[in-house]
Amino acid sequence: MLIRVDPTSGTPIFAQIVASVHADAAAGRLNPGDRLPSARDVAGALGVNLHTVLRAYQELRDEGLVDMRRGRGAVVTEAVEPLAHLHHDIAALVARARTLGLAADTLAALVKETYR
Amino acid sequence: MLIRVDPTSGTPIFAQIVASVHADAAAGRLNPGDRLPSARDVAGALGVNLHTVLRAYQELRDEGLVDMRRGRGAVVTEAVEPLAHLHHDIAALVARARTLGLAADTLAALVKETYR
DNA sequence: CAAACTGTTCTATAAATACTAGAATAGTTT
DNA sequence: AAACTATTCTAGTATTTATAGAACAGTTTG
Repeated sequence: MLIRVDPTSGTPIFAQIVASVHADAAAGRLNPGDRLPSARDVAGALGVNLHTVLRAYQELRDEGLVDMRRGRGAVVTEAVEPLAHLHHDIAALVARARTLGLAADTLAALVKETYR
Repeated sequence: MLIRVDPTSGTPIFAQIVASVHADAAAGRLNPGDRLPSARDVAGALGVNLHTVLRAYQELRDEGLVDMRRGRGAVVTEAVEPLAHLHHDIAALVARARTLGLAADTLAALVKETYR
Protein backbone atom coordinates (compact mmCIF):
# COMPACT_ATOMS: atom_id res chain seq x y z
CA MET A 1 0.00 0.00 0.00
CA LEU A 2 1.16 3.49 -0.87
CA ILE A 3 1.04 6.57 1.32
CA ARG A 4 1.54 9.94 -0.30
CA VAL A 5 2.37 13.25 1.36
CA ASP A 6 2.88 16.81 0.18
CA PRO A 7 5.25 18.74 2.49
CA THR A 8 4.16 22.09 0.97
CA SER A 9 0.47 21.37 1.51
CA GLY A 10 -0.02 23.43 4.65
CA THR A 11 -1.95 20.63 6.31
CA PRO A 12 0.18 18.75 8.85
CA ILE A 13 2.05 15.69 7.60
CA PHE A 14 0.48 13.38 10.19
CA ALA A 15 -2.99 14.54 9.08
CA GLN A 16 -2.11 13.78 5.46
CA ILE A 17 -1.06 10.28 6.41
CA VAL A 18 -4.36 9.79 8.21
CA ALA A 19 -6.26 11.13 5.20
CA SER A 20 -4.33 8.86 2.87
CA VAL A 21 -5.36 5.80 4.86
CA HIS A 22 -8.95 7.06 4.97
CA ALA A 23 -8.95 7.36 1.20
CA ASP A 24 -7.58 3.85 0.74
CA ALA A 25 -10.18 2.47 3.13
CA ALA A 26 -13.00 4.32 1.40
CA ALA A 27 -11.87 3.09 -1.98
CA GLY A 28 -11.91 -0.49 -0.75
CA ARG A 29 -8.16 -0.87 -1.12
CA LEU A 30 -7.95 -1.61 2.61
CA ASN A 31 -9.76 -4.55 4.17
CA PRO A 32 -10.07 -5.87 7.72
CA GLY A 33 -6.99 -7.91 8.59
CA ASP A 34 -4.69 -5.99 6.27
CA ARG A 35 -1.53 -4.65 7.85
CA LEU A 36 -0.33 -1.10 7.40
CA PRO A 37 3.36 -0.80 6.54
CA SER A 38 5.48 -0.42 9.66
CA ALA A 39 5.84 3.12 10.95
CA ARG A 40 9.59 2.92 10.41
CA ASP A 41 9.16 1.89 6.80
CA VAL A 42 6.72 4.72 6.11
CA ALA A 43 8.98 7.25 7.81
CA GLY A 44 11.89 6.06 5.69
CA ALA A 45 9.95 6.05 2.45
CA LEU A 46 8.46 9.51 2.98
CA GLY A 47 11.57 11.03 4.48
CA VAL A 48 9.75 12.08 7.63
CA ASN A 49 10.29 11.29 11.29
CA LEU A 50 9.15 8.05 12.89
CA HIS A 51 7.20 9.96 15.53
CA THR A 52 5.25 11.83 12.87
CA VAL A 53 4.07 8.56 11.33
CA LEU A 54 3.29 7.09 14.73
CA ARG A 55 1.16 10.08 15.59
CA ALA A 56 -0.89 9.45 12.46
CA TYR A 57 -1.21 5.75 13.29
CA GLN A 58 -2.30 6.55 16.82
CA GLU A 59 -5.03 8.79 15.49
CA LEU A 60 -6.21 5.96 13.27
CA ARG A 61 -6.23 3.74 16.33
CA ASP A 62 -8.26 6.33 18.26
CA GLU A 63 -10.77 6.25 15.41
CA GLY A 64 -10.90 2.48 15.75
CA LEU A 65 -9.69 1.92 12.19
CA VAL A 66 -6.59 -0.04 13.17
CA ASP A 67 -5.54 -2.28 16.02
CA MET A 68 -1.97 -1.68 17.15
CA ARG A 69 0.38 -3.87 19.16
CA ARG A 70 4.11 -4.07 19.61
CA GLY A 71 5.82 -6.46 17.29
CA ARG A 72 2.71 -7.01 15.23
CA GLY A 73 2.11 -3.59 13.71
CA ALA A 74 -1.08 -1.78 12.76
CA VAL A 75 -3.83 -4.11 11.58
CA VAL A 76 -6.96 -2.82 9.87
CA THR A 77 -10.21 -3.49 11.75
CA GLU A 78 -13.77 -4.03 10.58
CA ALA A 79 -14.38 -0.33 11.19
CA VAL A 80 -13.15 0.38 7.66
CA GLU A 81 -16.29 -1.09 6.14
CA PRO A 82 -18.51 1.93 6.83
CA LEU A 83 -15.96 4.02 4.96
CA ALA A 84 -16.22 1.82 1.91
CA HIS A 85 -20.01 1.96 2.07
CA LEU A 86 -20.02 5.75 2.06
CA HIS A 87 -17.57 6.06 -0.77
CA HIS A 88 -20.17 6.35 -3.48
CA ASP A 89 -22.26 8.94 -1.64
CA ILE A 90 -19.23 11.04 -0.86
CA ALA A 91 -18.07 10.98 -4.47
CA ALA A 92 -21.50 12.13 -5.59
CA LEU A 93 -21.56 15.00 -3.12
CA VAL A 94 -18.06 16.10 -4.04
CA ALA A 95 -18.92 16.03 -7.73
CA ARG A 96 -21.90 18.26 -7.19
CA ALA A 97 -19.98 20.64 -4.94
CA ARG A 98 -17.33 20.89 -7.63
CA THR A 99 -19.81 21.95 -10.29
CA LEU A 100 -20.98 24.66 -7.88
CA GLY A 101 -17.44 25.95 -7.59
CA LEU A 102 -17.08 25.06 -3.94
CA ALA A 103 -13.60 24.76 -2.44
CA ALA A 104 -12.53 21.50 -0.82
CA ASP A 105 -11.92 23.14 2.55
CA THR A 106 -15.28 24.83 2.48
CA LEU A 107 -17.17 21.61 1.86
CA ALA A 108 -15.15 19.66 4.41
CA ALA A 109 -15.75 22.34 7.04
CA LEU A 110 -19.42 22.33 6.20
CA VAL A 111 -19.68 18.58 6.65
CA LYS A 112 -17.90 18.77 9.97
CA GLU A 113 -20.16 21.56 11.18
CA THR A 114 -23.28 19.72 10.11
CA TYR A 115 -22.23 16.83 12.30
CA ARG A 116 -22.76 18.85 15.47
CA MET B 1 -26.72 36.42 13.51
CA LEU B 2 -25.02 34.30 16.11
CA ILE B 3 -21.48 32.97 16.04
CA ARG B 4 -20.53 30.24 18.45
CA VAL B 5 -17.06 29.10 19.46
CA ASP B 6 -15.65 26.43 21.72
CA PRO B 7 -12.19 27.40 23.10
CA THR B 8 -11.51 23.82 24.24
CA SER B 9 -12.33 22.35 20.84
CA GLY B 10 -8.78 21.91 19.59
CA THR B 11 -9.65 23.40 16.23
CA PRO B 12 -8.43 27.00 15.91
CA ILE B 13 -10.89 29.73 16.91
CA PHE B 14 -10.67 31.47 13.53
CA ALA B 15 -11.55 28.18 11.82
CA GLN B 16 -14.56 27.76 14.07
CA ILE B 17 -15.77 31.22 13.16
CA VAL B 18 -15.40 30.36 9.48
CA ALA B 19 -17.25 27.08 10.01
CA SER B 20 -20.02 28.88 11.89
CA VAL B 21 -20.61 31.23 8.97
CA HIS B 22 -20.49 28.29 6.57
CA ALA B 23 -23.18 26.56 8.58
CA ASP B 24 -25.40 29.63 8.62
CA ALA B 25 -24.98 30.04 4.89
CA ALA B 26 -25.77 26.39 4.23
CA ALA B 27 -28.87 26.55 6.39
CA GLY B 28 -30.12 29.53 4.42
CA ARG B 29 -29.85 31.85 7.40
CA LEU B 30 -27.41 34.00 5.42
CA ASN B 31 -28.42 35.62 2.15
CA PRO B 32 -26.59 37.80 -0.38
CA GLY B 33 -26.52 41.37 0.85
CA ASP B 34 -26.62 40.47 4.53
CA ARG B 35 -23.94 42.02 6.66
CA LEU B 36 -21.86 40.04 9.13
CA PRO B 37 -21.52 41.64 12.56
CA SER B 38 -18.46 43.87 12.75
CA ALA B 39 -15.24 42.13 13.67
CA ARG B 40 -14.99 44.24 16.81
CA ASP B 41 -18.45 43.22 17.94
CA VAL B 42 -17.74 39.54 17.39
CA ALA B 43 -14.41 39.79 19.19
CA GLY B 44 -16.13 41.47 22.13
CA ALA B 45 -19.01 39.01 22.25
CA LEU B 46 -16.78 35.92 22.04
CA GLY B 47 -14.05 37.27 24.27
CA VAL B 48 -11.39 36.78 21.63
CA ASN B 49 -9.01 39.15 19.91
CA LEU B 50 -10.03 41.40 17.03
CA HIS B 51 -7.28 39.97 14.84
CA THR B 52 -8.55 36.45 15.35
CA VAL B 53 -11.98 37.42 14.05
CA LEU B 54 -10.48 39.38 11.16
CA ARG B 55 -8.46 36.36 10.13
CA ALA B 56 -11.65 34.35 9.89
CA TYR B 57 -13.37 37.09 7.91
CA GLN B 58 -10.42 37.34 5.54
CA GLU B 59 -10.62 33.63 4.89
CA LEU B 60 -14.30 34.02 4.08
CA ARG B 61 -13.35 36.81 1.70
CA ASP B 62 -10.71 34.59 0.08
CA GLU B 63 -13.45 32.01 -0.48
CA GLY B 64 -15.55 34.71 -2.11
CA LEU B 65 -18.33 34.38 0.45
CA VAL B 66 -18.13 37.97 1.66
CA ASP B 67 -17.13 41.31 0.24
CA MET B 68 -15.16 43.45 2.67
CA ARG B 69 -14.49 47.17 2.71
CA ARG B 70 -13.45 49.67 5.35
CA GLY B 71 -16.32 51.41 7.02
CA ARG B 72 -18.89 49.14 5.47
CA GLY B 73 -18.08 45.77 6.98
CA ALA B 74 -18.36 42.26 5.59
CA VAL B 75 -21.26 41.79 3.19
CA VAL B 76 -22.42 38.35 2.08
CA THR B 77 -22.10 37.68 -1.67
CA GLU B 78 -24.05 35.49 -4.05
CA ALA B 79 -21.44 32.78 -3.53
CA VAL B 80 -23.43 31.57 -0.50
CA GLU B 81 -26.14 30.14 -2.72
CA PRO B 82 -24.25 26.98 -3.71
CA LEU B 83 -23.85 26.28 0.00
CA ALA B 84 -27.57 26.45 0.56
CA HIS B 85 -28.16 24.17 -2.41
CA LEU B 86 -25.87 21.51 -0.98
CA HIS B 87 -27.35 21.66 2.47
CA HIS B 88 -29.82 18.86 1.95
CA ASP B 89 -27.27 16.52 0.37
CA ILE B 90 -24.79 17.14 3.15
CA ALA B 91 -27.37 16.51 5.85
CA ALA B 92 -28.29 13.20 4.20
CA LEU B 93 -24.67 12.09 4.00
CA VAL B 94 -23.98 13.07 7.59
CA ALA B 95 -27.06 11.23 8.78
CA ARG B 96 -25.96 8.07 7.04
CA ALA B 97 -22.39 8.40 8.30
CA ARG B 98 -23.75 8.78 11.81
CA THR B 99 -25.71 5.56 11.65
CA LEU B 100 -22.51 3.85 10.54
CA GLY B 101 -20.72 5.15 13.61
CA LEU B 102 -18.33 7.37 11.69
CA ALA B 103 -16.59 10.23 13.52
CA ALA B 104 -17.05 13.78 12.26
CA ASP B 105 -13.34 14.25 11.65
CA THR B 106 -13.13 11.01 9.74
CA LEU B 107 -15.93 11.93 7.37
CA ALA B 108 -14.67 15.48 6.89
CA ALA B 109 -11.18 14.22 6.12
CA LEU B 110 -12.63 11.71 3.70
CA VAL B 111 -14.57 14.38 1.85
CA LYS B 112 -11.50 16.57 1.61
CA GLU B 113 -9.40 13.70 0.33
CA THR B 114 -11.98 12.76 -2.27
CA TYR B 115 -11.80 16.27 -3.67
CA ARG B 116 -8.26 15.74 -4.91
C1' DC C 1 16.12 -20.00 22.00
C1' DA C 2 17.72 -16.00 19.51
C1' DA C 3 17.44 -12.51 16.23
C1' DA C 4 14.83 -9.22 13.91
C1' DC C 5 10.96 -6.82 13.80
C1' DT C 6 7.07 -4.12 15.88
C1' DG C 7 4.92 -0.19 18.61
C1' DT C 8 5.70 2.38 23.25
C1' DT C 9 7.76 5.69 26.07
C1' DC C 10 11.02 9.17 27.34
C1' DT C 11 13.68 13.55 26.97
C1' DA C 12 14.97 17.44 24.02
C1' DT C 13 15.04 20.85 20.55
C1' DA C 14 13.71 23.75 16.56
C1' DA C 15 10.27 25.71 13.66
C1' DA C 16 5.81 27.15 12.43
C1' DT C 17 1.19 28.45 13.69
C1' DA C 18 -2.37 30.56 16.61
C1' DC C 19 -3.64 34.00 19.64
C1' DT C 20 -3.30 38.10 22.01
C1' DA C 21 -2.21 43.18 22.42
C1' DG C 22 -1.90 47.93 21.17
C1' DA C 23 -1.56 51.55 17.96
C1' DA C 24 -2.10 54.08 13.84
C1' DT C 25 -4.30 54.48 9.27
C1' DA C 26 -7.96 55.07 5.78
C1' DG C 27 -12.10 54.43 4.03
C1' DT C 28 -17.80 54.56 4.74
C1' DT C 29 -21.91 55.74 6.86
C1' DT C 30 -24.89 58.66 9.62
C1' DA D 1 -17.97 66.24 11.98
C1' DA D 2 -18.46 62.10 14.47
C1' DA D 3 -18.79 57.32 14.79
C1' DC D 4 -18.25 53.46 12.64
C1' DT D 5 -15.68 50.06 9.59
C1' DA D 6 -11.60 47.16 7.89
C1' DT D 7 -6.48 47.55 7.07
C1' DT D 8 -1.81 47.46 8.38
C1' DC D 9 2.00 47.38 11.46
C1' DT D 10 4.98 45.68 15.27
C1' DA D 11 5.46 42.59 19.10
C1' DG D 12 5.14 38.99 22.44
C1' DT D 13 3.34 34.49 24.24
C1' DA D 14 1.41 29.86 23.94
C1' DT D 15 0.45 25.93 21.39
C1' DT D 16 1.22 22.73 17.79
C1' DT D 17 4.14 20.32 14.58
C1' DA D 18 8.20 17.99 13.37
C1' DT D 19 12.60 16.37 14.24
C1' DA D 20 16.24 13.53 16.84
C1' DG D 21 18.04 9.84 19.57
C1' DA D 22 17.74 6.40 22.95
C1' DA D 23 15.89 2.73 25.58
C1' DC D 24 12.10 -0.44 26.37
C1' DA D 25 8.80 -4.38 25.71
C1' DG D 26 6.11 -7.12 23.30
C1' DT D 27 5.53 -10.40 18.66
C1' DT D 28 7.00 -12.86 14.91
C1' DT D 29 10.28 -15.50 12.40
C1' DG D 30 14.22 -18.42 11.59
